[in-house]
Amino acid sequence: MASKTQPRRTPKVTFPLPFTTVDVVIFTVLDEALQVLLVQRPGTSDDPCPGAWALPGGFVDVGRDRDLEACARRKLFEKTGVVSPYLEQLGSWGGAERDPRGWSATHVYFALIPGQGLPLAKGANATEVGWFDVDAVLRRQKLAFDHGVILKAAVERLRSKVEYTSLPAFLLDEPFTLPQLQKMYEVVLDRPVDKSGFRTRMLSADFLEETGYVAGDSNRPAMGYQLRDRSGPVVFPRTFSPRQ
Amino acid sequence: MASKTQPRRTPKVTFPLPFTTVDVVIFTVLDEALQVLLVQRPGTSDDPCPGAWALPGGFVDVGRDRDLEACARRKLFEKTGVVSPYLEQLGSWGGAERDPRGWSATHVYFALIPGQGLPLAKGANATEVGWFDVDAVLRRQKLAFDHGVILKAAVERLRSKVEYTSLPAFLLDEPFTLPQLQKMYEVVLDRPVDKSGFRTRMLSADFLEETGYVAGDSNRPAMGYQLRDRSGPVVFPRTFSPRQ
DNA sequence: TTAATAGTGTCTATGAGACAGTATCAA
DNA sequence: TTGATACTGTCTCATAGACACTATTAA
Repeated sequence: MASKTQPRRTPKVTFPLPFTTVDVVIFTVLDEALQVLLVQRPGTSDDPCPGAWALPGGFVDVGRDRDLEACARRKLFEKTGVVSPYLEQLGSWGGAERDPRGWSATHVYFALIPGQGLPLAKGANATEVGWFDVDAVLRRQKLAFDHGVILKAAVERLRSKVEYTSLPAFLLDEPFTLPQLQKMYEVVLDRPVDKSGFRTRMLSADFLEETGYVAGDSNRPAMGYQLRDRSGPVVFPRTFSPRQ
Repeated sequence: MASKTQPRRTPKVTFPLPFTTVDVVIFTVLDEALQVLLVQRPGTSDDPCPGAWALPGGFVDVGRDRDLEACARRKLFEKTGVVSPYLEQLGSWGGAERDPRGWSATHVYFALIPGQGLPLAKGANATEVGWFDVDAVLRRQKLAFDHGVILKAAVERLRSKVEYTSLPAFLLDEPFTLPQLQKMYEVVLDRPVDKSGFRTRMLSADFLEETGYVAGDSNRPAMGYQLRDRSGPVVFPRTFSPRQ
């Protein structure tokens, strides 16, 4: 359909175009808490929201990014060095008022990565970068642009999907143990989960492969598992829901 | 955050901007079949995909559309005259190759509207407009741009959400009866649903209000219902799933 | 009275949730 | 041997699914 011999931008377009950006909500679990990666915007420039913390992201580079997801992967790699995380489109936010520079629309992705000693990288346009406790940010922090709204939507999507999918497995390095996986569920859902029911649920969903016993977080070793298919989570037929 | 006194477009932006469009996947049920609204692209112009059928949509008008959803509502109203349907963001598709005019990103919404004698309106840029059987389109029709892929994603999202939400209620005019609602489920899911289980499920979810008996599709009148809250569907704790 | 559909009752199997118990490791 | 945690067994209860049944209307 596309003809590459044409110029990328036809000169007859005279109407104003919105800005197009991509932002990434990167989650991990550190110190038994759900954390999100934020970057600080430069404080001494004419950029909007100077000094404020923001989700990593920026303008689409029509020369480098072949599509939106590639753009998101690029931004994620630039900040974390992670190559193949769980990445899912969250939605898009666009309007006249969200960026003082003009009508803009951002395409937002959310990513899950294991929370280990990742070397975080400052970007050209970010003075600082770091992990922040999600609930603390939602409660107190005022983020740049409408990123507070976006983060809230991302957390809601994550918590809601964790109720009925195997998403938390993407927060762990392989191999992981069932108690470790259970801990991820409990951290994200912020409530205890029954061990027995959890185990039968996970094992009967048939998305895990045994990799042999590994030293877990206790004296007794536990069975290690890896994902049968890393392309996406498994959907359970029911939600986790404690009997009331 | 936005300062309205600044010019809408700062002149210092020198890098190329992608095109920004909004498309709407409008579903209804007609003749006991799930249908989607398509428009035909003009055949005698230098527009891309001349004569092909496409989802209704087009460029964001930064002067008229205050945000993406408003843009979607405008396009939906222009085609159908419907003011307040169920409208949900589906996702966005963007890349260098999807539109021959250059790098473009589209924000896609999907809408559910009752399938009655709606007067469809041709737009300025559409030679023809009409309802099409969804499965027939997915099987045979080749749509403009990547609209085939987008329609497939929309249908998957709809069918999947219908398994565990009250979405099909938005395909009916109020008041509707439980047998009518059940029919909507059966049409979208393309399988029969047990009457007794369906009734208890709907009534125990507590999202319906009785409006008194109405003449249904049979001799015996049935209780009419309306939605307690039209802002969104109710989520059931389990999916519909026939025992195997 | 009949046909047709609205609506109800009842049985059963599944499986989640709760929790107590057993197994296996390091120290 | 002890403590800690991995893992299993079992009981109960909610409820979905299946299907037969009754109720109420128009013709």
